[in-house]
Amino acid sequence: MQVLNNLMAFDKMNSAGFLANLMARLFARGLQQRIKPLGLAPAQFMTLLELWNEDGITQKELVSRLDVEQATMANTITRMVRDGLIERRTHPDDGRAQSLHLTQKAKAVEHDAVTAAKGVNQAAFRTLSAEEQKQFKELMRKVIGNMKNETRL
Amino acid sequence: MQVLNNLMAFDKMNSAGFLANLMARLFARGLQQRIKPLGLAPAQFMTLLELWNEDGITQKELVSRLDVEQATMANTITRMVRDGLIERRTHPDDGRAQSLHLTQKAKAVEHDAVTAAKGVNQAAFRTLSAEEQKQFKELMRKVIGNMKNETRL
DNA sequence: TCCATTTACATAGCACGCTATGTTATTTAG
DNA sequence: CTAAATAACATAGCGTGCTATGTAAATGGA
Repeated sequence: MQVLNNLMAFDKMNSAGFLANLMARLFARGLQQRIKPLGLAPAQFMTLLELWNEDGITQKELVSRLDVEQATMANTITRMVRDGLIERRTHPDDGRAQSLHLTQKAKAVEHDAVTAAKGVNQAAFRTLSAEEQKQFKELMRKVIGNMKNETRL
Repeated sequence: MQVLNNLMAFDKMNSAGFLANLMARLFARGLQQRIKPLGLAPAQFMTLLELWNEDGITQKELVSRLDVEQATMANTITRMVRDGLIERRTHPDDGRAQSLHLTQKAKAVEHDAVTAAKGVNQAAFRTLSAEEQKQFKELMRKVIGNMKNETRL
């Protein structure tokens, strides 16, 4: 009964942080497996979602929309250029900035990639009722809001 | 209204995968900030949780309990040895295995680290009712179960 | 007993997240 | 108009996750 050693001081299966980490890794794994045949990695897919929605936006815009650090986005963009998914063009109005444009290759995989991503979400939710699914996402948004404001406490 | 371009084909704030990833990153950030003063990184903390519960277990045991790949665990252990948190001892019954043992340094930070981790979970949940918290964790466990069995579909 | 298989761990190489810092172009103050 | 401040992006270095593969010890079957 060594499980009682510390009076159950920290049960990870009841820790939101542990569960969130494990869940996110499983989502990433599911997505990665499905889009790898398309030549995409998960962060590349998220970036493409924004560019499919609006081509030609800047790195700064992507940083804001995807909620990652600028350095993270810069590296992801470098890999996507390397893989022939996007190209950088110097911004007409600002010599510091660049506009990012989809290649034909990236445009071609949109439908399959989006279908794959929806499949992951469906697999994850397959035992949840419609009401539970809605509630779950609402709670995730609430938790995200709480942690984003954490600095202000 | 370019948001309507693709008939809202994929709204990331309504995508479980996107939300899970963002939430997990925020949890990791919160934990990292709180335990950095103790000389710990997030994965090191998770590993210590298991060793505080039962000292002297093997790498294989940690892999099973923390649900990460063996190679990931091996690297985390290497960093923890480097940082003076644990030491490897050759296993008495099996020359291939090693038992992992807490150092005094690791034992000394247990209370503060656990307190820090509980603080993160509390901050994340501060606007959720007790019932919502319980439900949220139950739903995460359900989703995790769904994705773990994904291969069998 | 001996060889093939399996098991426990290590290593290589990559994706992607972060902080910290550098570079260059734009903007703003005086 | 020039100097200082700011803004956009790049780079370095690291942690943590993964897959694929290597190595050495244990095990099992002939």
